[in-house]
Formats: sequence, C-alpha cells, structure tokens
Amino acid sequence: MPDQTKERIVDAAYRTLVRRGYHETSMKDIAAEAGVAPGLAHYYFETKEDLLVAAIEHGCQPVIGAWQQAGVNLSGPLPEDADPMMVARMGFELAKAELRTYAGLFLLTFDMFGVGLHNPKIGAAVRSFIEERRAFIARIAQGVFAGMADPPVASADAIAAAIWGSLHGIYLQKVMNPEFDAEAAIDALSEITIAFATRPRVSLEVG
Amino acid sequence: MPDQTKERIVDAAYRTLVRRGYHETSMKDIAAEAGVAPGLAHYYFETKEDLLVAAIEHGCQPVIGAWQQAGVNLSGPLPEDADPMMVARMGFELAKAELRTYAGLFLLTFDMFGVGLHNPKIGAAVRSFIEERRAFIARIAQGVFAGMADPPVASADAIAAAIWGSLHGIYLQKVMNPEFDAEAAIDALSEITIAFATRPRVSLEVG
DNA sequence: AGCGTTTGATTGATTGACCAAATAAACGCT
DNA sequence: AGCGTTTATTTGGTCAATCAATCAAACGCT
Repeated sequence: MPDQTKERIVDAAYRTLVRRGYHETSMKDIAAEAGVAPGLAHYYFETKEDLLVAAIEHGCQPVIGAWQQAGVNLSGPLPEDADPMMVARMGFELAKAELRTYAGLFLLTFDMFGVGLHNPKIGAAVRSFIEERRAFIARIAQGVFAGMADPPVASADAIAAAIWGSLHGIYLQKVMNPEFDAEAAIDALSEITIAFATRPRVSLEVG
Repeated sequence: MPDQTKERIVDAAYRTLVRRGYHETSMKDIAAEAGVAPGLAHYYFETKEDLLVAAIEHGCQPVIGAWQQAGVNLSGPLPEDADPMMVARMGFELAKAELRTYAGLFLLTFDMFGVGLHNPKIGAAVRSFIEERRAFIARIAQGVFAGMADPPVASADAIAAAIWGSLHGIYLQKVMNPEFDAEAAIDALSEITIAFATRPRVSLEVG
C-alpha cells in the first residue's frame, strides 16, 4: 500500500499538472485528484518542485520503454551492430509517434522549462533532461559521421544541439497550436539532415 | 508625461520580469521598480498579462530595428533585389548576435511561452509571435527554393517550422545553461541548411 | 471648474508549508 | 499465539504570507 499510494500521488500529479499547469495546481488539488488527504502529498514529497520532477520522470517512462523495445538504450552507447543512419531515421519516426501519443507529456515538459527559468531546483532538472537527450543524439551523429566521405565542419555535439533544438522547437509549436502540422516539420527536418549526411563529396564550392 | 510614465512602467516591467520571472513578479514590484504608486500599473494595463505582452514587444524593438537597418522588413515581403541565400546567411549571423546582446529577451520569451501554455490570452500572443517569425523564415525559404535545381520534397512552411524550431531550441539550451555553446550550434544549423540548399542535383540514391 | 493622472490603502481570495493527533502496520517478547 | 511497544502512514486543519484588482481621494495642469 505505501508504494502504491506514492505512485497514486505521482500519477495524480501528472494528470493534474498536465491539465492545469504548475502554477495553477496546488498540492491540495493533487491530493484531491489522488483521493488522499491534503497533507499526504507533503509526506512523500518535501516540496512541490520534487513532485513535478517525479511526475515528469513518471511520464517519460513509456517513451524510454519504446526506445528500449526498439533495442536502443537512451543513456548507453548505441548497439555495435546498429546502422547509425537507421537509428536516425527511426528516431524521427519515433518523435512523430511520441508527439501523437503523449501530447500531455510535452505540455508538461515545456511547463517545466518555464518554471526552471527562475527556479534553481527545476532548472537543474531541466539541464540534465536536455543534456541526456542531446548526448543521445550526439552519439547517433558521431556514428553517422564515421560513415561519411566528407565529414562536416561542425562537431557532433553542435549538430546534436541543432537537431535536439529543432525537434523541441517543433514540439513547442505543436503544443502551442494543435493545428500545427508537426509531422510535416519533422519530415522536413529529416529530409534536410539525411540529405546532409548522404551528400556526395563536394569538390568545388558552388558559388 | 503620461506617455513617458507608461513607457517607464513597461521598461520597469521588462527589467523586473527578466530578473524574477512572471509568476515571481507582482504588479507592486513593477510599480516599485518604475518608481510609481502600486495602483498606477493597473491604470495603464488592465491586467498583468497585458503588461507582459507589452514588455516583450518593447524588448523586441531593437531586434526588429537591427533587421530594418539591414534593409529587411520582418513582416513584409523580402526586397526584390535581395539574394534569398544571402538573407539566410545574414539571418544566422544576426541570430548569434541577438543571443549575445539580448539574452534577457530570450529568457522573457521562454517565460511567456511557459505562461501561455495554460493562459489563453498569453497563449494567443505566443501563437502570433511564433506565426510571424516562422512566416518570415518561410519567405526566405521560398526564395531559396526558387533558385534550386532540385527543389525539396518538403514545403517551405515545413522547412521554416524546422528552422524556426531549431533556432529557438538552441536559444532554449542557451537560456537554460549559459555555458552552452549556442554559436557552434547555430553554425552547425547553418552548415546543414546551406549544404542542403546548395547541394548538386542528385542523380542516383547513395546507398 | 474640469479633466486626466496619480496615489496609497483596501479587498477578497489563494497558497505552500507545517504540525499534532489518529490510525495502521511491523516488531519483539513471553 | 497473544500482548505491548515502536515505527510508519494518514489525516485534516492552521498559519502566515502574497497577490491582482478595485476604489475613493488627492493632485496638477489648462
């Protein structure tokens, strides 16, 4: 029952935070959604910030699971036998699928970003959130570079930052406006990056 | 004096909102920073939301000015005689310069995004903010397409969404972590997109 | 005198954090 | 097993602090 109660609170926090936003949600609201006494949320989580972080980690589980089901570990090295180019293509497809399935998670993520701008504890969580995902993309980029005849001027880290940025910039547009065609934007990003990675060696500057 | 007072309040709002964030800033704080009575801010701005929007528009002025000084109007069509490719290159350079000079503006912008997630009035302002800048990039992309031997599969709008996204995703990383090398990321984005736009016609898939 | 501007106090409502007491569960002992 | 004791969980209410917005009164310029 104890762990189950904590889980219930985290899940209620996730739902409530997605629906109403961090600043418009009180600990009492979350406790009510979980069907427990008002003070109980503070028993398991010292501060509201801690509960926000827990709720986001909770919400990320299915996404991490989808990658692992595809044989890729977000925080470890790429599998030896994997073609980095195929992982990249799969990444773009997964990004579209995630946006379709877990729209609430992205909403909550951007809420966390906003809170983190002026809240040290959340800010630290945001930095490690970004760092982890950017590093994953960098590993893919590194692998793709290895197979290129004509490696880019930019580092894998810089390219990973640009790609992570583009994906999240696209997520942002979708979250702010559900009418926005995020899949077309991800396809465009995919087209640009794949063309870049598979371009023939350039012998003369095209002026 | 009246207009001057209003301007003083908007400027005080900008500084205070950048320093402390929307939810941690009260109307009293802003009035105090402006050196006026607490009630006066509400005389000029019906709600705190209106003041936030005004503060951001105020902060954007110098950026819009920089573009106009370069002969480009953000909300109008590109100059007839301008080479779209050159405008694109200039855009990436300007983006780096803006990030260096107006770091506070980007902080406030992302704060606005966060607030807009669950606040209809701010949400509408965010949507038009995004729409305006994305449309500008789309006009550049459209111009670049016209000069390409082998136009992309993706639409100019989709590519503009990916590029706007990448820039703002990079801004986000910089705002969340000042150590982050945003200029390298923008250079990487620039390298990828320019390589894409200037690539030779592909006759055979490179397998 | 009349009007736009400015003042500063007030209002009504909300919140995160905290706490002391009630209850349940786990444990040690005979 | 049965009982007493300690620990863990849960309850519900309090509290001090904060805020956006309102308002009546004072001000100053024409």
